Amino acid sequence: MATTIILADDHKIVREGLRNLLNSEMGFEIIDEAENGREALKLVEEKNPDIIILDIGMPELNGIEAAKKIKERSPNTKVIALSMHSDKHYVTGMLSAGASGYLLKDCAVDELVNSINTVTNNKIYLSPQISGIVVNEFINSISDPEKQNTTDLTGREKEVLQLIAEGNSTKKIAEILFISAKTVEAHRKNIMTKLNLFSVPELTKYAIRAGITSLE
Amino acid sequence: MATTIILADDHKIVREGLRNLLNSEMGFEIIDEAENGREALKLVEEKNPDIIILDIGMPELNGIEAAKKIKERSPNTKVIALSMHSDKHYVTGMLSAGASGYLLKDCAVDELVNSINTVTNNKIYLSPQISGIVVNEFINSISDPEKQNTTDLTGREKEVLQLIAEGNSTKKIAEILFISAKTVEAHRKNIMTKLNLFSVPELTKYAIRAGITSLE
DNA sequence: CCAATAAATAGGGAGATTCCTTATACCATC
DNA sequence: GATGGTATAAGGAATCTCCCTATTTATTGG
Repeated sequence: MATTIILADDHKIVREGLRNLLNSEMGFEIIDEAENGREALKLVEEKNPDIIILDIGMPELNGIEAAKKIKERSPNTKVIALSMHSDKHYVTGMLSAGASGYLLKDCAVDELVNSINTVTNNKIYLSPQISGIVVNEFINSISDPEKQNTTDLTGREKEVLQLIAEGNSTKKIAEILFISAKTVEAHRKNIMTKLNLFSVPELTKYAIRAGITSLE
Repeated sequence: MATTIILADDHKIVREGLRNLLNSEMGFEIIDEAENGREALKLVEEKNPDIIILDIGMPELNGIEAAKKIKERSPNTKVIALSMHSDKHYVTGMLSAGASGYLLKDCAVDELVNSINTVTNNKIYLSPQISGIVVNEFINSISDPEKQNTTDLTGREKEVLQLIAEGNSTKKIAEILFISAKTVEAHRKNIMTKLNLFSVPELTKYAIRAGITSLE
């Protein structure tokens, strides 16, 4: 039986390219595509694929938050992160979100195929460039056990922060998340208090540094 | 005789995807690939292809500078820009560098095939989202055909933009600059119109990219 | 030299957003 | 069953944004 795959990347042409490449390999079936994290989450819940290939830098709900929610709701679906960046925020974020693989877009298709087969067998696959980062982080965490405190934002707060940093108005965010604008305001205020940052530009910069949004 | 094409994109997997897609179309032949602008330039000079598909955000020599040099040295090669951004600067930069096409990575493959055929016939191809920007620029340039740096911000506008990106409120900016809040608003609006960006987070990101503010 | 233009300034007013306070419901966990 | 964290949300005051219009001061092309 073929391995079922959903592709999530905000660029249609990238999705089409990957779909084409993977379909020409034996044993893979691309059953759907998503163009943002929120859509990916919805499709995974509906279709329960073996694999989701998740771009990290997606609008609306970024890959890391999407991965967390996917692993919560469909723990059997393996997440492979596909990223342009080897930034450690992204790598550690994705892996602690429960991703089974982390690939750079720089990689060859062989490597992608390889990673799918590896994670299908319940193993972890990392791009060679990524392994080094993971090892370093691991070493640091041994020597610096205090310093685990990356961010104390909740998942919902990170979602809201991303949407703010993407330039959405409070009203728009409320629509996207199906909650009241007042709730969005409450989240924004809590984020500001927690981070000690009291303007949208500062929040935007924080979100960029934390890998929650991209600099485009 | 097949249309010869060179692909330039810093992500191998994107190149492989595009190569695969285009090779499955009749009449196209991908003769080589480059992973940065400098390499693209070298390959175009050596192989003189009909088309070069150039990603804009490449290391070493970015797409715009690469396009300029390519058109200088191999004027017969048509340049198609492939970009993630609809940023006005990129669009106008690429087109004044002599590109024959500008596509967003968002586009479908059909559109890419279409654009190759269009530029082969010595015509210009633009993604629909891009046309709007070009038309606006054109309309702006009618009133003053000499002028090409409409997109450039004035000194005062850069000051205001920096203050916005540093998290100052309109009122605060007015105090700092000893002008009315209404004037600050007018400047902000002009900046937004010039840059085609309509939210504070987007302005902040622009300011970071343009070196007007720091990420800290 | 004069007309046109760009740049910087700023007001009015409608409508949207943010800020501050307060409150409920649902969890865990102790 | 009390405590604390998370997510939800309302009312009302203060503030900001958006659109339109207008003045002053340089600058520059004809």
